[in-house]
Amino acid sequence: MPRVIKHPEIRREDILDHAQALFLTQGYDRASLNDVIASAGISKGAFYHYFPSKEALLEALADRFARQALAGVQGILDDPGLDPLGRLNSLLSQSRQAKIETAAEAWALFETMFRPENLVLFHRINLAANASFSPLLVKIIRQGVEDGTFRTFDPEGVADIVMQFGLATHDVVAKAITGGSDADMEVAIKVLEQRVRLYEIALDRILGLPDGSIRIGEPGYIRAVMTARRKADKAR
Amino acid sequence: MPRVIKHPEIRREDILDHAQALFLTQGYDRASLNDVIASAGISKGAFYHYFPSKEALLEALADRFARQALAGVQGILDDPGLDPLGRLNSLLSQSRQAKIETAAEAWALFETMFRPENLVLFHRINLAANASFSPLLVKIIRQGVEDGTFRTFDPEGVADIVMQFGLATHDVVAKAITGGSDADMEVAIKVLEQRVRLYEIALDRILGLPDGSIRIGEPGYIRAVMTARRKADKAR
DNA sequence: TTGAATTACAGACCAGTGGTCGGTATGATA
DNA sequence: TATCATACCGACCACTGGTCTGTAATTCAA
Repeated sequence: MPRVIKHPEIRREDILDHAQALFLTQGYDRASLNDVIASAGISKGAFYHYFPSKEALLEALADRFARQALAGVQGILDDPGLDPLGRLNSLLSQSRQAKIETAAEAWALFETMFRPENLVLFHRINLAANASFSPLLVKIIRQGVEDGTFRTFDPEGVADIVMQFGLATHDVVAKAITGGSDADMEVAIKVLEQRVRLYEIALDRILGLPDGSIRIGEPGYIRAVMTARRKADKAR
Repeated sequence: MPRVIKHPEIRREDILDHAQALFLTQGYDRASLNDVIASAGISKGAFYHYFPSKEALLEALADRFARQALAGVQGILDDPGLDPLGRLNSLLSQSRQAKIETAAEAWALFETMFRPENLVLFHRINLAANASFSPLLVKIIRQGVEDGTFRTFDPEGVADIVMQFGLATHDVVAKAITGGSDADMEVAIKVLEQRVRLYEIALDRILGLPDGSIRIGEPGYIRAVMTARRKADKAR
């Protein structure tokens, strides 16, 4: 009797999909390799044919995440209709929406990404994303410095700060989203908006721009994510 | 034959000491519980008598770290001879030296703390340190805002940024220290000093201070740490 | 068309992990 | 002296990530 190969296309991408689902819901440590291969419906041998280790699986997953996120903002660099400030603002506001269509999806991502058991996964994704985004940012800032829009003696350093602020914003959003009762949410939104405004002004001043030039967050987006959380909570 | 209790004082602190040595050199994941108990010379039962899990051991270790670091800077808050700016500057420059007497020790800490296998340990220490330091920072910034030294609408946010910059500085130092050849080191020092200057100016402007008010890093300290690395490398 | 070589699995097996548990010695208390 | 909680021991357990031998499927040269 010939062996039945149900899905010849069960390959790396497929394994990655299943791993992603498991890692995001259970965390990298808690989701065992056996879970992954059981979910993907493959054998251990098959897995180790495509990936040298569990670590490598994590790395590949993080790379894929970063590639997807990068693809969403790649166009900004090429858009000739934007000046450096416009580019930077687009990048800042859009990077949070790349590949996240609905607010509900955004909530799910936030909720899972910042859970402590996902520290390792999150860190890897960060590394990969950093490696992709940083050059973009530096390029934009350099352009701005050259044409006189921005003023700084350390474009890489500023790019680093921008990345830090981006992450910190995510962090605050996550904290506001995950913790707190329904009543606290309005307060959380206020704090969040204040924090975003602080980051905007900080970047303005670091780059020698007039206050109000940098625009990171659209309060509407934040509200939408928060509302999505409320809905998801009710659904339980 | 009566049981011989070699060291009645083998307790939590002792276990923490051995765990610290192992976790720092091998990482939290790679150092097994058996390694810890073997190093401490105790049995599994004894360990689980003092700690409910390996995780709890990590947490206790992080707490101890944070407590030690906090103790080193606690006095700054109480020093009546300092104004808010002085306090902030003292905190910024001293926090990096707290509990680290020699540059060689500092190097060893940097080298181990930022190794990827110590991610979990490092994260836990960070959490604990954050919880300790943040209130201190907020208090100082609030004082400054009240007496007109600082100007900001979000003291907690600024405190957060200060923490971020502190961490980032450590990160840059670690990268400069660990990577690169001997010849690159002078370049790394230059980059590092530039980055620290950027953070200083950024904080100046965020707090509405004239450039040059905030002083984070003493180049001498950085140089000393770098030199310690060179020595340690040669010793191998 | 065939045979050999390579690829793509399958799954038993392994050393080692964090954690449990029944038991025992020790010290304080009454 | 009896009682009881504390302190500790170490065999044991389910399970982990990873290895290895074996085999079916595929590719390709002759």
